[in-house]
Amino acid sequence: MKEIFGGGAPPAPAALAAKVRTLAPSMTRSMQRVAEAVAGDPAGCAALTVTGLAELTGTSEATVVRTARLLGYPGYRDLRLALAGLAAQQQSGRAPAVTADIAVDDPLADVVAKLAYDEQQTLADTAAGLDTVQLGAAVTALAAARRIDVYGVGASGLVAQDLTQKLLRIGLIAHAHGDPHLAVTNAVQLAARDVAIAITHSGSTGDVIEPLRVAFEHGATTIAITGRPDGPVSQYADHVLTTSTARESELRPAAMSSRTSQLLVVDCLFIGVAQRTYETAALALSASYEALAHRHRSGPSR
Amino acid sequence: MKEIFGGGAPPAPAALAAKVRTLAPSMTRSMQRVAEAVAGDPAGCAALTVTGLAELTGTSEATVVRTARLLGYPGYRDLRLALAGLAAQQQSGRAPAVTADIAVDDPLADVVAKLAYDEQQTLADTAAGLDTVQLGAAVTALAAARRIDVYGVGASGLVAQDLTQKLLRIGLIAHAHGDPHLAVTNAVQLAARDVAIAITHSGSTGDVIEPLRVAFEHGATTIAITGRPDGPVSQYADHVLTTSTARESELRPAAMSSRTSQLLVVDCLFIGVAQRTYETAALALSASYEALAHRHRSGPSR
DNA sequence: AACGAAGTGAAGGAAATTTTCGGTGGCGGC
DNA sequence: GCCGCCACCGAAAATTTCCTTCACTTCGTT
Repeated sequence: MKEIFGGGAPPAPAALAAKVRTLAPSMTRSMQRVAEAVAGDPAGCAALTVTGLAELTGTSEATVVRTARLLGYPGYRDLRLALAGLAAQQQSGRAPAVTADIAVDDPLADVVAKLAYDEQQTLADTAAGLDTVQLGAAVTALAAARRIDVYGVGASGLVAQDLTQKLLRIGLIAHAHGDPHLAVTNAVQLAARDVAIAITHSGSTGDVIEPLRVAFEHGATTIAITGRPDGPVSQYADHVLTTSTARESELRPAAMSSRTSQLLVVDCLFIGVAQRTYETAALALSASYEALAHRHRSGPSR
Repeated sequence: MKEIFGGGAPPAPAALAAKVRTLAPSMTRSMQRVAEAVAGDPAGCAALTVTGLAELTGTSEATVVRTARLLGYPGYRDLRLALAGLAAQQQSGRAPAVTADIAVDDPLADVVAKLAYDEQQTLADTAAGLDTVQLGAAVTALAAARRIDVYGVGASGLVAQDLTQKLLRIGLIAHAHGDPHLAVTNAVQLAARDVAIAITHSGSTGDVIEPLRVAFEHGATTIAITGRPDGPVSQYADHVLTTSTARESELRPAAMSSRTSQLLVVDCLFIGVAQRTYETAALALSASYEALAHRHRSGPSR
């Protein structure tokens, strides 16, 4: 048996449709039917066995195999693999189509895809817009802080707690304040070596600005994490870290992407501090891990 | 007893790497070897037969087939097809530049880039691995719920609060319970039309499983959001939503990516419910927005 | 130390793929 | 008009690949 097509030609990955067209004239009728089916619906054909494809095209198994050979594959098995690859490729190529807003009647699969995509976008934006100089200054202040107070209400309050939890785990003294009154009361205690952090997307949340102002006036180092660096909060902030202001829609409130953005900033702060205080941080981290181990059921461990 | 794994879950196309990571902990040694080979070199493995892969990994054909089954495919043949697809996708999409771990001496700019990249990856994995059937069922239960209780401790506790905040904003009755004792006490009150949600990365956090069990036994619809769908928590869950299990490093604790993953799932739940209850949800959302407006200073509001 | 459960691979059985081979129909020559 | 050649095709055998069953090993348990 001699090679019909290019000598040692490797099986075609994506150039399959083209190959079908090229070779079609030299094919017999039944082979053309098979080739047509294959080129028309790669994904569907990839799911079929030789017998299945033979029946679908009204031909025999032998013909299917012959077609596969003609297309340059050792046999049907390999054609099928190439087909699966092709299907996957055009599948992923179609993906970026879901950039649109989330609609009320979107199927859940679309919701998942769009949300994930949006949040990925938010992360990219945030990373791109983050001022590493300001970040570095903030990290330095935190690493040397005697005490750290974090202010945030609503959704930002959770971010504040997240930061606090993490800082505590590496041995720093941090508090998250959700209650504005208590926050102010505590802010009065802060002094030169302390750090106060305000987290607010709008940059104009009074409940958060007030304690920051007090801390600022008492000489603490103040940091603002906000989506509006030109907002009132920056007035009392030594360092401003900007979160991305993402598009929101009716169904997708701004809180969602601002939260993602804020968390990334907070994570960066944390990692930065952990780097600076590596000796103690690593120790504290493993210690807290050990302490929690017994709280887990013995489940299927492995 | 109900399905532990995604019931009608269609075989994963690109979610394979994520699935391997998710399921790896629950695998036996030899299966892990197979999974590792598969995840490490999709293209190469796609070229091998069962026997070939078995020899390569030093195991038996039976083990290879078992692994394929565990990953959600009917048999090795289908895993092989998916592998070919994955290889084709990887081929077209170029490998990213910064895949390395975060090191102690990384400059801050790198930290930001790596963190953002990792979280993006986590989002993609989570979206790919999320079972939309389970998600849909969970959404349906939530939309019709009389009362919703959410359990979570530690970092997952914040996610629980986030979900609760959002559900409250669209007019649902939701509570987040951090205290295990109070959680159990309240779980007793739950009945048929109520929903209980447990959030735990490890899937074996006793403090969270216990209230879920109580809720389950009192007839409430139970949902588990976990990175270990085979963990003890799934025992008492009507619906299991899987979060991605990402690589962690010394500096970057698992809590970080699991939080990102959990938040995406929670957001999907929220949007899903908001869609179903659009009439009331939209109203409630704008109402809560209005109510908050006066808490913002009049700052430079462009 | 004995028991049991889970993990593993070898061998046999099922299903797929590939090859072989005989039948059919078209086409030109006698 | 009949015959023979040849390309085309498919049924069934041959082979490879895949799946299932079962017995053996290993590890943890009581």
